[in-house]
Amino acid sequence: MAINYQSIVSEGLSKQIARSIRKAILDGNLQVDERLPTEEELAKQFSVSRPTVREALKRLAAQNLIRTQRGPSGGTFVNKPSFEESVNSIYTITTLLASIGEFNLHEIAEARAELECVFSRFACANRREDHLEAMARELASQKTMKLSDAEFCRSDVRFHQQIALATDNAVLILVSRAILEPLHPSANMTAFKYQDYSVITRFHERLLDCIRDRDAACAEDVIRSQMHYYQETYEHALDVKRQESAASPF
Amino acid sequence: MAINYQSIVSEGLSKQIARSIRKAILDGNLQVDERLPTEEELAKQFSVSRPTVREALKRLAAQNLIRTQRGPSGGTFVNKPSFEESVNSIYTITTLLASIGEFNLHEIAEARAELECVFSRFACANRREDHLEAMARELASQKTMKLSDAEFCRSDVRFHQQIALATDNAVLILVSRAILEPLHPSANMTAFKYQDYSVITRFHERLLDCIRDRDAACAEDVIRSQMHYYQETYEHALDVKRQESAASPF
DNA sequence: AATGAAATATTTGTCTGACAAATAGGTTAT
DNA sequence: ATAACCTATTTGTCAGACAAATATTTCATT
Repeated sequence: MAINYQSIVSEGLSKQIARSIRKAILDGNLQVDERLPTEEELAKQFSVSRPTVREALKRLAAQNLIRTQRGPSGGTFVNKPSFEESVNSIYTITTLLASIGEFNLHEIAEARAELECVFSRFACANRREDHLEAMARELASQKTMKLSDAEFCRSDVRFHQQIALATDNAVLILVSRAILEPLHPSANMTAFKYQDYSVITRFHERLLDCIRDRDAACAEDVIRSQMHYYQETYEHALDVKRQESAASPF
Repeated sequence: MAINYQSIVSEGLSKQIARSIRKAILDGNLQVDERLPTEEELAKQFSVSRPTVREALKRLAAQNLIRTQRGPSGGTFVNKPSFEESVNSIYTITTLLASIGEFNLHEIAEARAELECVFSRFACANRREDHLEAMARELASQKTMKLSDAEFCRSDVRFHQQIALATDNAVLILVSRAILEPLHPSANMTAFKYQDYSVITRFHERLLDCIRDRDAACAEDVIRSQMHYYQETYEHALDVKRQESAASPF
């Protein structure tokens, strides 16, 4: 029996067209800010109707590959990828993965511990005054102000973000902001009840001093201690959860 | 003067609807595999036409948030995020960022050196026999077979991917496959002419031995040497490029 | 009664044609 | 010369229709 008559044409026209245009962009056949043909012309070229072309374009717009503008001299243009937009997209994907439990707390803590050590080493080498100032600001608000759990967590995230920025390395910044950051909340949500903010603030204080002094070894020590503390609170939280579910199985 | 009369309603209906449904999914108001109302019902609920609803749905489909199926008992369903799909999406984004020169070679090499060290430490601790076998297979093909530049590069990528897999840590695997991997080609494209594959293969050989023996310190040494070698070839390639452009400015 | 084929209903996929809205450029009147 | 208006172009939205896929039901045959 001959199978696969036409290699599954049933992929949806709009999807095929989206793939075709995406390939053209990714292969560089379409330059940044280059204008695509009008929707009507595209429809004619692909021998489909305008709504179908539009669905294809909306797919690409959802990935920030194109933008559209109305009016004469309007049309569809190839987007220049922006770092911020990209961070956002990846952040969303990572958040989604975390929400379905793709990562367990142990993995997260372990990975964070090692990666943040790397960040802190780079930060010691490349930090500038403005990084130190930003970190000091967060630290001050953590120390003196009475922050809510959510506020403290956000300030915590910003503090660590500054360390990533201080590495002055775009790859590491991407890893930190797009992969590691979205994992904080899901981890903290489990354990925030058992965390002592004054302990964490003390870690931040010591860490800032190390980075200011460009003492990478010391920074690494502090990070490991902090992550160890996190891991303890996670395990404590999990223990409590286990006991609760054992006590009341329904 | 009062400004911002209606906070820019001109965001496009389909975009607003997409945002609304996306929020419902991300907030967990819609469970995985849950079926959304039919397109007609959605159109009625949002008071728009069906094509507009469809454009919104295509936006979400482009982000793998939903899938559609025809027929009765068909409809639009919330997708379970898959690790593989997510890796792919992030890979594409990173590739795009690299293509516009968001990362320079120095950054890439530096970040890779440190992160791969972390990977190799975890790999030493957690590697299984199947990881070693897969790495040995790649090594064998690199040693004995006459591979083209592109083939060697792919085998190189697979070798390092196995190290990431051997970490047995989903966060690290994500970082390696979705962020670091797409940076290999753009880096190698510049320098492959000046790389000696037998040197690289020798690095792989030593690395595999270290990981087999669970000797993390040794693995780290090898990685640093290898990345140092890469960095040298990059700089050589850049030097040549500079000289060329100086010799013929047009 | 069991099985298989045909009819049916439902839902997404696509098409056609139209109008609305934004916007750049040209035209006209002051 | 300037300001207001008109016009053309392009995306955004709408309405209604038919095509295609597919699960369910019905009916005929064995």
